Amino acid sequence: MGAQAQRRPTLDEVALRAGVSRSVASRAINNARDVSRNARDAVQKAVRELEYVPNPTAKALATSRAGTVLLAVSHDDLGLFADPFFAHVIVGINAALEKTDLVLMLLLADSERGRERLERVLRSRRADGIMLLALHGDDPLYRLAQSLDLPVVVGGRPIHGEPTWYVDADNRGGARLATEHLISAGRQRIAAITGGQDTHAGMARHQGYREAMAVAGLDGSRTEPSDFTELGGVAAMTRLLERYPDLDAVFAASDNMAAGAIRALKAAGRSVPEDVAVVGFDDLPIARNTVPALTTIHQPVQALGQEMAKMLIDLMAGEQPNPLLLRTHLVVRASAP
Amino acid sequence: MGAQAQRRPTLDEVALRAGVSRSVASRAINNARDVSRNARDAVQKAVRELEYVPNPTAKALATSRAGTVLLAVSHDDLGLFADPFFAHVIVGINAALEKTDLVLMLLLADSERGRERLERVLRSRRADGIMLLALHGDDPLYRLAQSLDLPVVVGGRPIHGEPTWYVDADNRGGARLATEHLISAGRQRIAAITGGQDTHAGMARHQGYREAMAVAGLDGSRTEPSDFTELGGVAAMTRLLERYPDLDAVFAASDNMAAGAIRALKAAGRSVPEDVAVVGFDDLPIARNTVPALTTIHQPVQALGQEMAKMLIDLMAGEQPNPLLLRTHLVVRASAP
DNA sequence: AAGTGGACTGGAAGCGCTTCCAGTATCGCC
DNA sequence: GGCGATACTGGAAGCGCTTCCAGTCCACTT
Repeated sequence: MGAQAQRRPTLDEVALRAGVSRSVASRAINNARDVSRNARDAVQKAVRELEYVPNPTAKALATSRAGTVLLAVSHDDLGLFADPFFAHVIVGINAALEKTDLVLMLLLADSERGRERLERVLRSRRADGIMLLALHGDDPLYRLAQSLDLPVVVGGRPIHGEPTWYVDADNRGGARLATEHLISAGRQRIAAITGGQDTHAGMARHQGYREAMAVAGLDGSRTEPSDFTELGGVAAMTRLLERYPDLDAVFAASDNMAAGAIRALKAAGRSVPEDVAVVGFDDLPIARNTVPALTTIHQPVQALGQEMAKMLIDLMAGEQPNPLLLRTHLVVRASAP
Repeated sequence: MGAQAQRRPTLDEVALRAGVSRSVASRAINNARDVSRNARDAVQKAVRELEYVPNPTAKALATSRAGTVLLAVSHDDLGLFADPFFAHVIVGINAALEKTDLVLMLLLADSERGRERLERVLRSRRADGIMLLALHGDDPLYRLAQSLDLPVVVGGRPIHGEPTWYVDADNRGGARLATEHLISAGRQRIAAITGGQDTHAGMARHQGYREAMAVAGLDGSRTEPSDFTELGGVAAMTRLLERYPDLDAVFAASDNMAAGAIRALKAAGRSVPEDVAVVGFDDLPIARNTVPALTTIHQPVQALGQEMAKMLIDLMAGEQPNPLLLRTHLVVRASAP
């Protein structure tokens, strides 16, 4: 460490040096009103000379605003956190926060213990606002945050009780897009592998598929439930082939499941996309690494994070922003040209 | 929000209700000494009844400890942050922090603006300790943290000036492992695609390769520099094939480059692993999705995060832990059986 | 010349907690 | 029974900042 533990200058010393009172110095620094041009200049000079940096803790105590926002991820399986999805969300959040003085706190809760800790952090008001990610069903966390009178923005939507403020990808629209792409390519017997129907995304993507099929007057009942994972995709595809050996296309509600489906199709001797076209959802890196590369629905994950943070900032400023649905788009690759 | 903004109970009220003075209440809550059994019980009861949660800001001000640690990622290309590497590190850090009262702050700095912000956060001592990730060369951040007299733990090692406290994977050992595997499989003309030689990992992996080759009495000069990316791997492999058309194996210093190398080899009509065996480094998810699946070196990324956090905690407690090198191991898949 | 409003100032009271320290019970011991 | 030692207690002084509020000062009106 080396350097002697030098005491940092306080506002008092700045004021002293600038020849003004502490309150003036404070106002000058937070550029509030009622500070003369002279005083402001003198304070700025003193700040520079002393290398003064305000003590955020003291400020927080005085204003009772922590100056932080919390990103909470509550999920039993943190392996899921490894999904690039989260990283992109965080990059987006970071970008939005960069324009402010807010600092991001991150809390992952996988265990009961972790959730208690999260609850304590919330209750202690270490953060002025909270962003919730990957809520399963009716996560108690949401209710807690609500009851604590803290601004909450949810990324994605929990299944029960639509939160007042959320940012989500347009899952239903994306699934329609995917299905319509298959239809317009002339496919007729289009099956779907659905994701966990205990998540909003799982349901919405299923619904989008059914809508597109209905609009085209096709049979939308060839569906097989699964769980968003690659292994789940393999199993679901295998079952689909047994039940509907004549299918000519599959919409999988996640890229991981789509990758699994491709593996199962190949194992069954079907060629992709000739015999069976496959479309996924998410546009994860894996979509470029399947063979053939995966046609999929891209969702703007980074924008999701950014909009979540923006919405939270608005909320903390007392505004009443509207929930946001982010547009998705089709990325055509080889698995469904 | 609904609920009226109820004022939270303060320590004073707890003390009043428990029939003790505030200082006793404080000591009871922080279970310090000089509190009678009776007093302690009464305080605990009052805490429960009032649902008292201490105000961390006030505590921080009084003790001048923020109760937080910062994870700072300073890198020009935040696309790199999407790498599951970071997510795993964070999961590890989170796990170590869960046992304490420390909260994690996350700051990504890609722009100059972001770096200034990071510097301000450090200077303001919003965090009691800092973990640095992905330092390129001699990041000024490290020096700053040092000069601020803040405990710093570096994940990975910057190229210049070994930091006092770091946790790193044993890159050199891993690269030796990889190369030795190829050698013991009977390969003779083993080339290497190296990663950025302005990073410690890039250099150490290069060195491990050379050592293994030297020990076996083989020519370790067939190397081609690259940049850790898949595209870089394609280009480097292409150049290698031009220069050494007879090579029979490649060690790529990252999985991404290895994936690129495989693509380039296939494009050149070489079969993997028959004509050319390939070994990567990192054991990222992509290693399972290449065709053939990639033999690679696994590094314990989650443990890396966990150990970083543990080391930082020790450091903040005034201890002097030792730098840590985490063992890597070989994962054999199809690309180099 | 006195009065009025506006622009600015600075003393002082907190924000909720920790912790020093002087003080008071309580105890064992000879 | 009196002594010091020990175990506890609670008042009070901060930690560094914001912000209210009672003033001061000045430039204008009428």
